[in-house]
Amino acid sequence: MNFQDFKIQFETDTPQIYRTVFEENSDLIKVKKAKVAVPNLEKIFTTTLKISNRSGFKGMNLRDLSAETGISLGAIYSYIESKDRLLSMIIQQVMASIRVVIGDRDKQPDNPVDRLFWIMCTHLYLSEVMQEWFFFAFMEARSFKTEGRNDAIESELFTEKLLADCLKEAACAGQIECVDPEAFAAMIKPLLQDWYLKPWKYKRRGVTVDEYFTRVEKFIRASL
Amino acid sequence: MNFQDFKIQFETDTPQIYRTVFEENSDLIKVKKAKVAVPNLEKIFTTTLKISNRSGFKGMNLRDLSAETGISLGAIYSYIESKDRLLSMIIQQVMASIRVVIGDRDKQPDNPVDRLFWIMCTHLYLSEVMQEWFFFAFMEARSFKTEGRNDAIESELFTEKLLADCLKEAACAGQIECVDPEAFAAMIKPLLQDWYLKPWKYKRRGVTVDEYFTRVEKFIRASL
DNA sequence: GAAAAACGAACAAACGTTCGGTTTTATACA
DNA sequence: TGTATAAAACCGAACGTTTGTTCGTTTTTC
Repeated sequence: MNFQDFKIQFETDTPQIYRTVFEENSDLIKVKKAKVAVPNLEKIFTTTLKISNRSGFKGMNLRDLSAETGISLGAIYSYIESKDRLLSMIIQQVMASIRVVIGDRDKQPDNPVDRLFWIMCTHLYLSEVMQEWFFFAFMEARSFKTEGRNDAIESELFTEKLLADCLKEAACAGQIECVDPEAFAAMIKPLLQDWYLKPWKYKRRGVTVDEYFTRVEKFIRASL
Repeated sequence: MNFQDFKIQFETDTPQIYRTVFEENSDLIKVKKAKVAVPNLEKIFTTTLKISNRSGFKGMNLRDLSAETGISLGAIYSYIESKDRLLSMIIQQVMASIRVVIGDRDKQPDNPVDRLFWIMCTHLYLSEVMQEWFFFAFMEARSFKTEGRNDAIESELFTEKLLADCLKEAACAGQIECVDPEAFAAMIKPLLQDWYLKPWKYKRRGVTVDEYFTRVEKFIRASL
């Protein structure tokens, strides 16, 4: 599978990420008609990501958000409960996407080595389609309160654990040599993160996701 | 050289990082006596890093800073020109430290492969002694204005270029095989960054800097 | 014409910053 | 050593601005 295929499938599988947001938060969203709410939620979320990733979530004020979305201050508050709640909605959405897309047992290959690279590849692809979301979650996770903070840490360790499990299984099966799977997995993670943390670097150099994955794959295989 | 040696040397070489801050900004610091100013600058900077790394620089207000340092609001303003200026002072200091410590030609080994690992090791050690500074710079660099923003990007690419040069030189000399030094260097960088971006992870697992360096070194050597 | 949605002026709290007064420190002379 | 005095440093109430949020009214939709 290449990125183009993934993107198409992702867009058909999740026809509207904002519809999910709308349905899951229908209790606190005052606007009841999906036809009206969903496009406005999209505006609010994408603009929040745009402004926040430039100057931080705390640095974004609701007047700027209002101006850039074209939705009045009052109207915004019929879509969100509070600014803080908007933050946690975004982060929760990212964590949910990771769990659903990367944790999908049905699509994971059985062979542990294949599964390892499938997870890496899928993680990269997902972080490419949702680059602004991933960047946001990484940068703003720390300003979470204690409860959500643990969720964020768990999420960071979730992928790492999946990777470590592949390595462990492959090592047991004698497919690879890996003395410390946990340590090895901890080195793969930052390589995946670099892709969505510094997109400007790879755009400037004209590197595509697929090329980046090939690089990382070669790099990892050499050490196995 | 191990971390303990580096730490001792660092602390004697730079007896007071805050003395440098004091001298370089003597024009805008209203307190004139070093004996008074330096300890207070230390309080202000370390506390700023502590609070900011918890809730972001924008999330820190000067009343909290005042309370945690024990210095009144008014007094703080005889040490800093403005809150924004405090931000740029910290980031500038980090970039200067990197240039001085890692860019030090006299200490760099001549052999390109040795130099490669010397840079990696020194970068790790420096980011360990100055963990909070490095974390802060990474997280807050984006909220810089256009001028400082370019500095931050250049700084990110500075270490990478040093690494790439080593690889290029070593490849020319036939010491290693490396088709794309730039790409390879770009993969080393995030491995170094992970150390100061997620210290909680490695502390929790009881991994020391020296152990971490050994891991990364092995990992890299396997791909050369 | 009634329900749904959008609006933006208005409010209170929080913020960065200033400033006039107070305390502390250093210096000079007895 | 003790005291007077000027300079240096500190203090925090007060100011103006910005911020998140609300609410009564207007506009749109069906």
